[in-house]
Parts: sequence; structure tokens; C-alpha cells
Amino acid sequence: MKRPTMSDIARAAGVSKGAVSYALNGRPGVSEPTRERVLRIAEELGWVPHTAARALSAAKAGAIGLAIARPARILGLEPFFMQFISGIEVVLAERALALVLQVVPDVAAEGEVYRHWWAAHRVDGVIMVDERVSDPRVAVLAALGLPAVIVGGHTGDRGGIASVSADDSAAMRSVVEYLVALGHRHIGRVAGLAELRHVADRTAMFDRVTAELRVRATVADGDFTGEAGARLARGLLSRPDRPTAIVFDNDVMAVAGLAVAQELGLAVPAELSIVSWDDSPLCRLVHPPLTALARDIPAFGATAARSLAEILDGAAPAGVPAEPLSLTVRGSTARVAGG
Amino acid sequence: MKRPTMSDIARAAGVSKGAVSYALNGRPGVSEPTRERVLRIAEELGWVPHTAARALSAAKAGAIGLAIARPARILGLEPFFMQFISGIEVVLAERALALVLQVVPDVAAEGEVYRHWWAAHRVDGVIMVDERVSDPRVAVLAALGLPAVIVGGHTGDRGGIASVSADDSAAMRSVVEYLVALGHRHIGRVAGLAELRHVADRTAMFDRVTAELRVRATVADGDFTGEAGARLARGLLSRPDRPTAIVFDNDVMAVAGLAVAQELGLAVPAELSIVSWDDSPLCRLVHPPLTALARDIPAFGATAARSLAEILDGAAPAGVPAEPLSLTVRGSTARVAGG
DNA sequence: ATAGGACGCTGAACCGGTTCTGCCTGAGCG
DNA sequence: CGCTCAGGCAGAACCGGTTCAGCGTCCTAT
Repeated sequence: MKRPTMSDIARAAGVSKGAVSYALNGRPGVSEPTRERVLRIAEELGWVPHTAARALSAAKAGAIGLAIARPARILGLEPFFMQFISGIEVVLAERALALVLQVVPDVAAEGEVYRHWWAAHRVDGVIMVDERVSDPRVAVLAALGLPAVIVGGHTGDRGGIASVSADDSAAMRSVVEYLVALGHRHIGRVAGLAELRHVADRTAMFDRVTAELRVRATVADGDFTGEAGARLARGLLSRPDRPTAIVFDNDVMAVAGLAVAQELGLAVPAELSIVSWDDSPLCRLVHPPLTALARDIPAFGATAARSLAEILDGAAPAGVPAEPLSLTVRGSTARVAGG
Repeated sequence: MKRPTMSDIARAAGVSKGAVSYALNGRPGVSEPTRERVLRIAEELGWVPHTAARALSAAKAGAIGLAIARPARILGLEPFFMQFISGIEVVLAERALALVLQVVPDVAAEGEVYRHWWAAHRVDGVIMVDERVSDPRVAVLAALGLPAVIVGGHTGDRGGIASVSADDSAAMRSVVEYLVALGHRHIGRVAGLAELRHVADRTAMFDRVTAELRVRATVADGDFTGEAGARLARGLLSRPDRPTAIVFDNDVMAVAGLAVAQELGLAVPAELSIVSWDDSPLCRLVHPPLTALARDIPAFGATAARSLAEILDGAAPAGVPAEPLSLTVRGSTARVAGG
């Protein structure tokens, strides 16, 4: 099948290629009747701009990149990414931008992907997720001058690179306060990958608030997998002075922790309260359903994409807040026995 | 930062742009010393071909498309896609192809996405997942002549479009035979979206094998969500003549079904056996861990991507089998009481 | 009456690759 | 020794858009 080009339109309309370009792009330079004629013919012929041709002359790829550096075994289980991506897409669709996705083994490889995308003019900008405490990717982005939005880090400045950050600190404070209000005096936390900046931020705030409120705190560093969640929960719950509540850094670890509690004969929530960070259908699937910190992940993705799109349109990079997290109380948390 | 072009290399090497092209692409037309000089200079300058320029002249986008049409609420929970994608990427990386991803609301919209990708020269081919029993997308692909690989359908011919299909029928036979061998005489099945071709194939084989083996069969049509799984499991298990085993079409519904069984006071596996189609960490997370039909999903994606890449290289479209499924027996299945 | 714009459009250059044609040189052959 | 032919390369065209300079034409202001 043959796809029409602007030359075809120009011939049919009896004008030059240049005039067609002006007409189709809504730019001055053609009369209104001519513009309408060109638009009508373009419509009739079913013309769609050739991505590569436009990219070549406009020096814009018309695409943004998302590289994901998590081990494959975690990747599948994380509901986060697909939801995040579906949120991104909504914004991209409005602007006729495409999403180029790449799964990479680690952040070093991700930096290389950025370099290559940049060198090949493959994407106009990237959305960087899972910022590390010490993250080599930030330097790469800065060196390349590749437009980017950093997602999931904290709210600080990163040398002029935009960011979208959830206020994990505030959320952590509310969770701890909630648990303390329920009478809990020893709270455990099963963290995600400690090198992630938002995990570090949560841990810092967890330590701080528990100290402020004068309750005991025990943190165990995990990696978001169910195995780690189960192992660390078992560790926490086997102590003679076990915590009466545990905050898990994701739903998968929380569910695994729940299974461990049940296996150890601990009643949830009577003897142990469980909170999951990030809500998902998984939290509603288990019994009791898990109290969770919910956030609108598609909206999060959309915010990130919109921020990047605006930078590509010429806006200055800025730090914008993501949707706030909200504590959804379900059956896995309760007043501590005798509290 | 400035990115070098072939003209820069040509100038540095003292040859023409054309000669540089021959040298870099390993084609005849330049002497060996010149080729080496050009390659060395390209390396020094860090030259990477401009995606758009190459795409424009070579009439190849250098990318393949994957559109996913599942409601957002299911999307996040399905471990399938991210694993599938990571498998695709391995193959694409070898061939310097990019993956363009788009999430769409339904298959009609997906057809439109194919049309647009084709018209815009955005991708060279697509991987189509979740074939429906009557699927409008197939006609779109055929009409456009867009190279494609259909994944997850059955093994039949589709008018010259390639396919990669798991032998769901054989797997279903093995599951039913396994359960019957354990003494089960009434087997339930909670299916996924009935309009999906592989779901229909499974149901057909389920009906056929249960008939052959003269055991009762009860099928309930779900939609892969935990809510449906729970509701349908409850329906099956509330019957006076309830099945003693249920095969669920995915892990999420199986886990939901397990929760329902426990809630109803049915011991698993003593009073009810549960099998999950598609294994995932989720199946290992719950107690008892679920017997599941496991398959190597990344390998599945890689097979599909390789098949498409070969078609783009000129190979004839063919139907290739995916990795076989294997029944992983865990704690959720047992000999039927009194069987 | 005429200079000066603004408007509407043409034609060509350009983006960075690929590919075709054709020239020049040197080797091989009769 | 001259002719042929192949190899090695230059130069230009081309892919399909965007953009810029320039050129008539008509309108307006002086």
C-alpha cells in the first residue's frame, strides 16, 4: 500500500510543498482558502507525517524514553510500572509522542542507554525512575543535557533536572502517628532496596518520627521481593520483643509478611498490625485485607510525562509534587492488645 | 553537545560521505585501509547513526511496536507483560531495534494504533498479544501489510501472519489428567476473558478432556481480576455438589480463590485442590503455595521478538511453537479425600 | 503617483543518512 | 603496447519533511 507524502498533497492542491507545510502546521504563510483546501486533501488522502522525515528536519525524535533497571524477577511482580506507563501514555497520546521502553540490568547500563538514545537522536527526553542515593545516571543526564524528569526521588535540587516526587516523608509521618495512636509502642519496618533514594527518605523519617514519639523502631532492609519480605518479617516476629506493627515498603512484601504471621500463629490484626506501602488489588485479595498507603500511580506517571512534555516545549525544569499518598485503612491494622 | 555526523567523519578521513557509508556498513566499495581508517575515526568521534536519518533513507523505522489493550486495573496486576517485554528487549538489543509501547483501551483502538504507526512509519512491525476469538486487529494487519507476530493465539493459519503459540490445549489436557489421577471426579474451571482465543482454546480442551475421562466439569467465565476470581470461586464452592478441584486461568484469580476457600472453611488441599495457570512469585507467596502451570515468559517474548525480527530481515512468516508449559506441583493440590 | 509593506506563494536548501552513476587509475591480458 | 575491466572513490540524487530567501501583487499612506 502507498502512503501519501506532502508532495502528493502539493500536486493535488496545485501548490508547492512549502505551502502545504505551512497549511498543515497551522502557520502563517498561506491564505485561508488554500489552507482549507490543503487540509481537506490531506484528510482525503489520509496523510500522516512521516515520523523520520519530521524528526530529521525538525531535530526532534517525537519520542520519550523510559529505561527500567530492576531485576527481571521483581519487575514482573511490581504493579507499579505498568500503571505508571499507562498514565504516561495518556499524556503522550495527546501530543503525538511515542514511548520507547527499555529494560536494563542495572543503573550503569541505564546510563549507557541514555547516552545511546541521545547520540542516536532516538528520544527527546527521558523519565528516570527509582533514583538511587548516589546515582550515576544524574551525572550522565546533566553531561548530555538530555531533558529529563526524575521520578521517585526526594524534592531536592539536582542541578537543573526536573523532578516529580511524592512526599514520602509526610506519608511516613502519618503512618507512624496513626500506629502510635492505636497504641503501638514498637514498630517494625521492612524496607525496600536501601539504595533507593525514596526508601532512604522513608527510613530517615521513620527513625525521626519514632524517636520524636518515643516509640521503639526496628528497621530491616529488604529488596521488594516476597522472599525478602517473608524472611525479614520472620526475623522481626521471632524476636522476644517483637514489634506489634510492621510497615512494609511494598505490597508484595506485606503479603508475604502476612503469610509469615499466619504461619507463626499470630493473629492479624489482633496481635500484629500490618501496613503496606502502595495499595494494589493484591492488598484486597488477602485476608484480612491490608491497610495501605494508596496513591494514584497512573496520575503519577501522567504528571511526570506532562512535566517532561512541558520541558520539551521550552519550559524550565522544575520540581513538582506528585499526588499525595493517602492511608487506606482496612482490616490489617487495629488497636494494640491492652493498648 | 555536538554529535558527529558522517560528514564529519568524511572530512576527517579525507574521503566522501558515500565512502564513509560503505565503510561503516561493511559493504564493498572501499579499500581495506580506508575502511579501517574510517572505522577508527568513527570510533574516536563516538559516532552513532542518526535514527531518523537512517530511517528516512533506508525506509526502516528501526523499531517495533507493542500495543496492549487491557483495562488499566488488570494491567498492573499482570506479571505477564513486564516479563514478556523484558524477553523481547533481549532480542531487540542485539539488533539495535527499539520497542515502542502503547497502552490502549480496547482492540478497536489498537487497530487504529497499528494504522497510525504504519502511516507514520513509526514501527517496522508489531507484536500482537491476546488474540480474540473474532479479532478485528488481524484484518487491519493484513490490510496494511504490516509485518506482525501474533502471540497467545492458537496454532492455526491467519492469512500469512506469523504467530507464536503456546500449546495451551496440551497443557490443559495434562492438568485435567493430573487431577483425575488424584481422584477428582468434579473439576471446576474459572476462566479468563472468554473472548480471548487462548482462553477459548483452553475451555474447549477442558470440556473435551473431562468428557473423555467421564468426570464432571463446571466452567465459570471470569476476567482475570481478583474480584471475579473470588466471586466465581464462591459460586462454585457454594453449590451443594461443589467441585473438588478448580483450575484458575491466572495466578491472581487463583489466589483470590484460595482466600475464598479459606474463608468458607475449606481446607486446601485436603478438601479442595487449586491449580493456577501461569506461575509467578505470587503463587509461592501464599499458603499453601499454589500448584501452577509454569512457563518461561521472557523466553516467550524473546521467541516472538526473534520471529518478528526474522520477518523484517526477509524471512517468511511462520507459526512457531512457544516454550511448553510445565506443571509445577506445590501444596495446593492433593489426592481427593476418599478418592 | 509612488514608495513601502504585507500577504501569498514558489523554489531551493537543509537535516543525515543510503545508493546510484560515473570517473580515474592500475592491473591483467592478448 | 594498447585495450579491457575491475576496484576505489567522488559527487549527486534521494528519502519526506521544515524553513528561509525572494518574488510578484495588491493595498495603503503620503
